[in-house]
Amino acid sequence: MLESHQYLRRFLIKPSVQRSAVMHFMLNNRTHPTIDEIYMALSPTMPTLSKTTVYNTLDLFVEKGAVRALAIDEKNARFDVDISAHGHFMCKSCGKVHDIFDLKPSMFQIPYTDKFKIDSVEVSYFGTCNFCQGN
Amino acid sequence: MLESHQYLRRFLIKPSVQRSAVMHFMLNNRTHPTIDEIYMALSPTMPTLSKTTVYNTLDLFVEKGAVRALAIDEKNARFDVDISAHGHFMCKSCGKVHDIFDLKPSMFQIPYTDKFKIDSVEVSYFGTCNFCQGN
DNA sequence: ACTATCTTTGTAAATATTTTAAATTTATAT
DNA sequence: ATATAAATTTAAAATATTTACAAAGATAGT
Repeated sequence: MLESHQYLRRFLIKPSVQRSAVMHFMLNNRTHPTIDEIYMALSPTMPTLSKTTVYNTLDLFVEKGAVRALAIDEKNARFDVDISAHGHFMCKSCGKVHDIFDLKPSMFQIPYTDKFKIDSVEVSYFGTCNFCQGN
Repeated sequence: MLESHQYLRRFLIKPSVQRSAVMHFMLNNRTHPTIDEIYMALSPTMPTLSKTTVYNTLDLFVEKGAVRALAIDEKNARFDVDISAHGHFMCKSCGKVHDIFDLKPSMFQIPYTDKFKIDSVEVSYFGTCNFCQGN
């Protein structure tokens, strides 16, 4: 919990009880959770927590660059504390999102274009995970 | 309209009036429209059209491989009739989605992994378009 | 302790999507 | 043609997700 406190400061985020709790969860559950998953995980030990706070908190984290919002899941917003360049895989059957680390750095280069000012890239893969494949 | 008819058949989709109208719109408005945009565009000339039909139709098109669903927009599902390998850019300010065609083919290769059965890739870029940049 | 600012909360509203069941249309077999 | 079955469309209701907002609470600086 102390760690999350320091961690937030590094991103110039004022650490409140709620923010530290959310960040603590993110740092220890690297499952690209949805708002609802975070809320469900924390509310038992933090009964007054509001879902709006979770929304606000994640918006702030994204704005400050502490987490990345993923555009891989059409249904829900998902978040990743690992802000290093890496890709994601989403299983169309179970909906779980996994990291894909072993991609070439060139995959994350910003292509040249004079039409837009590009400032981020997302590389997403879709298919079926081994578990859902009955494997 | 005839064209959309033939086009649907190529993907083994039985062409109904509604399906042809939706496909006709997709083929002539390559703006990666949302369900609502499609519905709003067609309902004036097709007053009985139901939004549920638009949902059903797009689901079918995706299933049959006639269009691709994009996960680039967290707010709404977006669809692309261009099923060739290309990337997308979304302006964080106006929300419009544009094609990025001049990417290396290697960007769309399926990486090797024994953890998942990957069957599609999505390469998405985010930033600000020239119009929103006041340029 | 006082005040201004920031944060959290709960409710309600807005938006998006899915489900369901009935109605309509289309296809098939007699 | 007509009856029947199958497929498609529709509207309404149910769910789910996200945002807006205003009140309450906490924090920091003077």
